[in-house]
Amino acid sequence: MGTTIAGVDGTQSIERAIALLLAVGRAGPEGARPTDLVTESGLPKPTVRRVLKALVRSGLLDQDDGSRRYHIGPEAYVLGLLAGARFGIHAMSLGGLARLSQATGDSAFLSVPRDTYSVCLHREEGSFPLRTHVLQMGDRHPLGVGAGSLAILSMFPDDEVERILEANTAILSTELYKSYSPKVMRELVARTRRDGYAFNPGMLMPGSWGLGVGVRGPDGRPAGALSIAAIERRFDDARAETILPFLQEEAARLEQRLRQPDAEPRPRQAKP
Amino acid sequence: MGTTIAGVDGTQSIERAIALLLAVGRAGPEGARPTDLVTESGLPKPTVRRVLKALVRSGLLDQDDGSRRYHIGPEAYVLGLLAGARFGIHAMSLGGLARLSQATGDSAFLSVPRDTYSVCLHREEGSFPLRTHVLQMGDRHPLGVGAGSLAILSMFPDDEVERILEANTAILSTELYKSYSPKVMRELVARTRRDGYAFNPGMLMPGSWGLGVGVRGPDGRPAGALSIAAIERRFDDARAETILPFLQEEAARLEQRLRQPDAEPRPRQAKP
DNA sequence: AAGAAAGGTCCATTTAGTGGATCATAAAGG
DNA sequence: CCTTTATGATCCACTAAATGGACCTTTCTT
Repeated sequence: MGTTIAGVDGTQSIERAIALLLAVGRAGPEGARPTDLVTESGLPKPTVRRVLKALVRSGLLDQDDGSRRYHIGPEAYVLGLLAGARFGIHAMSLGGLARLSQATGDSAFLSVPRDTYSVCLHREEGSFPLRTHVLQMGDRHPLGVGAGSLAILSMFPDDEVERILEANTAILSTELYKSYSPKVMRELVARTRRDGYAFNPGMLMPGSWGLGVGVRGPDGRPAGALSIAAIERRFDDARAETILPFLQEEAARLEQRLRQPDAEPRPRQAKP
Repeated sequence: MGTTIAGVDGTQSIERAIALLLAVGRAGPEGARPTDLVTESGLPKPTVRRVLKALVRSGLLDQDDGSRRYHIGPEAYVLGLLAGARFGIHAMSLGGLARLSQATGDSAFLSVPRDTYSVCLHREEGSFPLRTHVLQMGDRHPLGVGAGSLAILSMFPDDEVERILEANTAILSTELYKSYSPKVMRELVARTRRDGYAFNPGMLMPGSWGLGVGVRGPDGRPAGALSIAAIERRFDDARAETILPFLQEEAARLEQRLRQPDAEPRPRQAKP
């Protein structure tokens, strides 16, 4: 068995299965067609089908009888609900996000770190009619890309930042992230730390600007970030100065709430 | 390769992975220890470890550095969030569940069918201090077991009911479900259809009684059930008659809401 | 400090998973 | 209505991927 080259461990099929599962998730509510998944994964058709069938059997995916499209299944939904307990930050941030979008009229976001990425857990729509739709719930970008993501990256100690940037070199040299050279990224982190907030002047998508503030968990580690995004024209200096205090207040409040465990966890686990 | 005997298809490792993933989910917020998972799955240690490692790498699980316990990971959470779109019934039922538990003082539940089971998606706590904790979020029982579950089963046409009961024969002959012989189950279904509601006089757990009403989706298929559970002493005839109209009203209202699609789905999927 | 139990690793064996080839069915086109 | 084309579904001989018995390491227990 060629353990020496590439292949991480004896888990090829599992990794393929998970990749397909997440691909279906990313496809959104419309679901994913078998062919698209074949193309996207680069795997042979029978393999994809076999794996998807197993996922459907387990309930993690659903297959529409008519359209043959795959959707996320009930089992995945329940799993997410159960995970909710461990992601209290999401529930706890909802009030703050509502207040933020209310007060500013712009969309407000909660992002959390996941490995070397940041994931958008929530998007609270603002009232202003011209909106940026660059960041949607579930979207992920390498840490540092976007206001919230940059705010999170900047909370890590230097050695971790380097490790993260290194791990992301391949992805960051993609066309999509061309504005983010390692050098630029390090400057952004330095500036973010100095200012106490992250600023994204349309680096990912010209015209879509953002402002973010990091939130630490009770353990002092980066737990996430609150951010606000809007089109460029709404972001003059005066406005940024108006928004910032709100963001910082909500971030502080969220950090506070994370410190109080609250809610009784229910007992489980029994042995025969 | 022994395709002839048992083994469904070439997906052994994937099925093991999913089984372990769900096992960790079931373990709840405290997480699951490696040894417990080895015991529970009956698989050899190295196999369990290899699989779990792959799940952690993917982010579907987390492993606590200190305790070595496994927890549901952020990726699973996000997947659940994305699935939320397809489980609008959950969001749509929250108001009704709150009103139900408010009005009756008892705990109110939303259950949905999943294959031959019913899964509890939500538990809205009531105010009355003596409560039954037989049904928790995420819990699953064979269709027919419990008030909500029985209400769902009764909405299926006869041939499907038979198919479901047959598929569940093995599980239903377990000690836990000993009150539910196929004969009893068919009687329960008949009665539920006649009365228009499901009644569970402590059949699963003596003293824990329940009342359930089914909800159909826009396609006419069973979409779920609302139910109320309380300890036996709170369930005299008069009380049941008080509660029922509430349940039926909320079930009707939910059915109504399910008929209106609302909310614009966002566009996705692009090809090169 | 010895013993027990849980976590972690190694690697020869073989079965589970692979994927090229092929068939079936559903849309698109004449 | 009958091709053509695209997509979905299936078969099965081959072998690399996954397996798991044996063994090592760390962390509690006594």
